[in-house]
Amino acid sequence: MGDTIQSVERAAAILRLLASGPRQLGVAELARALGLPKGTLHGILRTLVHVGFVEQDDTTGKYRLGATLLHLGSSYLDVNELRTRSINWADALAGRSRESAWIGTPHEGHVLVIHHVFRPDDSMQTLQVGTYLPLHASALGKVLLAYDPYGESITPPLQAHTKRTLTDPARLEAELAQVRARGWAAEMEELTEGEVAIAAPIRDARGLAVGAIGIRGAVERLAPGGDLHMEFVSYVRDAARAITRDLAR
Amino acid sequence: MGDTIQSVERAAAILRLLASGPRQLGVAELARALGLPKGTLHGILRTLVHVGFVEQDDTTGKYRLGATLLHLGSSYLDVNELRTRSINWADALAGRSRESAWIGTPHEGHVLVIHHVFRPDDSMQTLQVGTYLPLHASALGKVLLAYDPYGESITPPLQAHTKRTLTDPARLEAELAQVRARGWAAEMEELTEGEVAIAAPIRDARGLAVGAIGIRGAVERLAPGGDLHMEFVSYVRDAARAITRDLAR
DNA sequence: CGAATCGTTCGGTATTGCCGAACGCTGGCG
DNA sequence: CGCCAGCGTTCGGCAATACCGAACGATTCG
Repeated sequence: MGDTIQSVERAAAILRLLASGPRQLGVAELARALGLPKGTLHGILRTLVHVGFVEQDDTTGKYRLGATLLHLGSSYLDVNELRTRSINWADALAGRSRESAWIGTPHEGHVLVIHHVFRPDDSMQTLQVGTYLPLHASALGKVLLAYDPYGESITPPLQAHTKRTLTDPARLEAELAQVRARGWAAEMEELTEGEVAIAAPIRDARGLAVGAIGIRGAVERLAPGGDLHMEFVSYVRDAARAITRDLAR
Repeated sequence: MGDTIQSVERAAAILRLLASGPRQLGVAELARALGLPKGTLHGILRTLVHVGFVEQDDTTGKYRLGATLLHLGSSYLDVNELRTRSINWADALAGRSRESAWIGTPHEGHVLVIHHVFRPDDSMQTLQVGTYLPLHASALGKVLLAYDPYGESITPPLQAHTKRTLTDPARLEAELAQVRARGWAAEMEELTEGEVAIAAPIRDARGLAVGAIGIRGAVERLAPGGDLHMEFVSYVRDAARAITRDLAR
């Protein structure tokens, strides 16, 4: 772990800060947050504006993320092999289950959504590609936790999203053991009231869980009366196995 | 236009190169492309890997874009005010026209797609947010060109995407004059065979065209026999006017 | 109308990161 | 089977580089 280039790392820190909220930030705010002189930050910001990673508000002078980042981010999707290989299977999964299909990969203590197929015959859904889901309160996240070889990504306190969110580390660990035992995970209204999700692991050629695929939908369709319809579990596991097979080639 | 920080600018150049194609690039390739010593690039790359903007292939040692960029890019969508204010109107436009709705903004000689609503009751479409459309061969692009105050973004040669693409600058300029005269643009199979698009400008509080909104669909639905159904034009212009009004507040 | 805070400028300084040569390694060609 | 060309990586010396802090207008808020 040699040394890194100071200014590039600082530039990245600025971008992360700007991305952490929808608010625009000023030089002084950033200086306080990062503990750096205003002049230093201004130089980096000027460069970031020049390359299009950051834009400056004409009237207030405050800074926000730039459009170039949107294009770079979408380029990442083309590069990501897991996503490229999974797209067709995710489409098929959404078609068979008639629910929205999701693919996620672990990233910085969250599940990063790298693909999302809308539920067929239902409009007005917003795309979630690029957003984070919590590891402990999503089916995708439980799968990734359960099969994480380093197995210590769970850092309490666990945030409660609904009253059914698992916030007790011991109970979560027990559920992860169950996930490992049966090869899939469920999440019952633990992230959003009325929504249920199922997920299964995607493995690479070496057997490592590099991602997870699953579906998400209304509790009354996927688990009426609280009982998960096992046909949906089959759909998800089939898709996960198919992608795993695909990646092994 | 003072000076910028060398290493940050170089880091951005690396990211742009990595984003320019789905291929992974090695240190030597980047060194040749940028005309810099390998050692210098390695230092920057090490830093970019450290902050997650770049990932390194375990087996080949080559570099590709990192997942953090996907998250930063999607954060840009939250920050972008044009998009935030337009989402509801785009949904409504897609609903009324029963076609896919698009919002674009000018960026680096292209149209950057910042929002995309799928056609209702039709699945298996891939989301185009973050991708580029050509300025001269898309309805969104023609609108942006026509209302561009700097008016010199058209740089020949104009690439032909289909046999109906306008590649003659003079003919394009004539069409742009027509767009300015009537307030909306059409694109008839100039980008993809069998597809037609309509777009109208979105203006900010100062009257500047900051973006465009439009729809895109099969020629047999939008313009059977080559004649554009004017009701679709009304839908698009209504949506554009509504957003413009919204932005002025 | 003043005071506080904003984003920006600027020049001295020593810290920073650039450079080029050398390293071990891999893969392919003869 | 062994050579060579190319890869990604390491390293240390040098000086160019980018950091810093104080000062400057502009703007906002009380």
